[in-house]
Amino acid sequence: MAVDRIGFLLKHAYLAYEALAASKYEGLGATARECGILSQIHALDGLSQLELAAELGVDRTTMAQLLDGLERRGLISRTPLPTDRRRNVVALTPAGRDLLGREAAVRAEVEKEFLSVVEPHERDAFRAALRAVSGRF
Amino acid sequence: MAVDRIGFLLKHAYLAYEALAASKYEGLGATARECGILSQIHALDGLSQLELAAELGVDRTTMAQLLDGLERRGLISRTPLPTDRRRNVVALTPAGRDLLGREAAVRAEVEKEFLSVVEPHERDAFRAALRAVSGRF
DNA sequence: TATTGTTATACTCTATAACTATA
DNA sequence: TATAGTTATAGAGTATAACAATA
Repeated sequence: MAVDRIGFLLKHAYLAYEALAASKYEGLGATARECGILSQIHALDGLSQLELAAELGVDRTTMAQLLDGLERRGLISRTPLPTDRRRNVVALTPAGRDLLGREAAVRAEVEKEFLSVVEPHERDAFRAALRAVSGRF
Repeated sequence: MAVDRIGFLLKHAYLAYEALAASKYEGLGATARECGILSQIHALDGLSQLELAAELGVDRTTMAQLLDGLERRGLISRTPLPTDRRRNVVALTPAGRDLLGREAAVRAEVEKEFLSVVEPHERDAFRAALRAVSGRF
C-alpha cells in the first residue's frame, strides 16, 4: 500500500514538516521560513537583496515581497549601499536579532520531534543525504 | 554558508527532484505526479475517487481535477458503482497501463540519478527515513 | 439528512514583464 | 545600456463553499 516514490515521499515529508512547524512557531512572530531568512541575514552580514535571493534560491521579486513583510514588522532594515545606491543592504534590527534568538529553541524542538521517527543513529546520515540531494543549498 | 534547516533542505530536495523528473518525463505523456496516481490505481484496483484521494493525501476536489486530465487523455476510466451510484470506480485503460509500463524505466533513471549523490550504502536508509517522516504515506 | 462528485471561487506561492532609479 | 529593486499581473497548486445526484 505504501507509496514508495521518492518525489511523493519528499513532498509529503516537506508538508509534514511545514505543518509541524506552523503549529510550533505559532505566536513567535515569524514563520519558520521567515526565520530562515533572518538566519541567513545574520550569518552573511552585508548582503544586498539580490545576493540574499541567490543565496536562498528565490527570485528577486519574491525576495522583495518577503523582505516587505519582515521590514513592516521591524525585523530587518534596508539601507542603500553608498558606493552603489541601487543595492539595498539588508540587516537585522535588534528586534530581528531578538526574535532569531528566541526561535532557536522552537526550531530545535520541531527538528527533534520531526526526526524522532528516524533511527537515532541514522539522523545525521539523513540530514547529510538531504543536503546532498538538495543541490547547492 | 550552507543552510542546515531541515524544512529548507526538504523543500529544495523536493524542488530538485521535480526539476529532474520534469526533464526526464518530457514526452512520456504524463507527469511524474500523474504517473504516481496511475500507479496507485493499478496497485489498489476498484477504489472510488474519494478512497483514492484519501490514499494519496489530497482533497476530493483536487482528485476530481487530476482525474479530469487523465480521463481526457484516455488513461483512466470512471464508472459509477452499481451498488452505490454516487461512487465512481476509477480504473486504468489499456493506454494507461501501457504508459505506466513505459514509465518504470524513466522513474528508475530519475531516482538513480537523484540518489547518485547519496552514499550507496546510505540510500536504503535515506528512503526509509523519508517514509518515516512523511507520515502514513 | 448524509455522502460522492463537480464546479466556481479564492488563497498561497512563485515567477515574468514592465517600470523607476541608479550606474 | 545594464543592473537593483519594486509593482502589477499571471500561472500553478490547493482548498472551501455551493450545488446536483444518489443513498
